[in-house]
Amino acid sequence: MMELTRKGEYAVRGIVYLATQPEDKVCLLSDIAAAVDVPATFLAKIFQQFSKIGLVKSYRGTGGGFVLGRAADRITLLEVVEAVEGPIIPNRCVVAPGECPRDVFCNVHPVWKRVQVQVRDVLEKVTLRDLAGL
Amino acid sequence: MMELTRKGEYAVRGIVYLATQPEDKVCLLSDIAAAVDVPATFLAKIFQQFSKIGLVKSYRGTGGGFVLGRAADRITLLEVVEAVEGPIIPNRCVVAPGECPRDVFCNVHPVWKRVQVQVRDVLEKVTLRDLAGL
DNA sequence: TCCTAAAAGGATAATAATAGTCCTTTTAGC
DNA sequence: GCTAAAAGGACTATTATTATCCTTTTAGGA
Repeated sequence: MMELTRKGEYAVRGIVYLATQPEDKVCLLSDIAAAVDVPATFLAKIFQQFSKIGLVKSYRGTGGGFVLGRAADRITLLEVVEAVEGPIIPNRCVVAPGECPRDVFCNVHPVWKRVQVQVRDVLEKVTLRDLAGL
Repeated sequence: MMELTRKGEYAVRGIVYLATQPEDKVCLLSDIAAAVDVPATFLAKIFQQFSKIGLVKSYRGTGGGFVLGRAADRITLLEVVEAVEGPIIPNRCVVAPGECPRDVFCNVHPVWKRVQVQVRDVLEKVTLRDLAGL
């Protein structure tokens, strides 16, 4: 339960690798993929998602590639994980009040909410700089 | 991410319902299923798992059914969830040192460990009595 | 301008997990 | 023995995950 998918695992590996590189170095997807041992085609999809929300910046064409979208210490693990896995929702109930018909009489509700808060809290406090180990 | 499956959701609903019933009342699976709105055949599998590890006691034949295996305040939500979903493992790395080849140089590792501890901690502090709302 | 490099996007396929059903067997009471 | 009820096994359907491949867009350089 609560397991990160491959996609999430790959996403973290890939962007952490980027964070270990010199700030202005434009990295090829193929190089990143090789370095972190992830299928390049799959990592491409992941980085596209990153790119859309500005976690990385991409450059096309010759000399193209990827750099971090912000300084490594301003990107949290929470952002990275949620970018590819979607929001952290231990239970559908948690989404929004009223979402779940059992809402009113469901005591389990607030427990999952606490889980959500705790998990987010842990992940939010970790930045790519921490993970890059520099 | 980190979403409880239907199975887990059903499991919680089913056993919480049991906890709301008088302690010595033997409940029919079919009644529980109807009460918590879960397919009876599916709930049957879930209660079999509960039964194996003593979370519930089952009686076969006429007059048979289920009762809690222990007092409601001595069954935690963690036990219930892990019974059907397996252990709470946010990342394979967390399982055991050496499981993951990236182990040594992986800074993400201890973060997932913290997530695991936090989640377990929340779920462990909630008992079926709390959830039954008595 | 044309060629090449590289990411973006779309479609599709393979595998695995989830969710659920159905049938037979065992156990127990009447 | 008949019936009630859980246990167990086998199977199916649906959905999510984990990819792969091909085409398109963008950019740089000869």
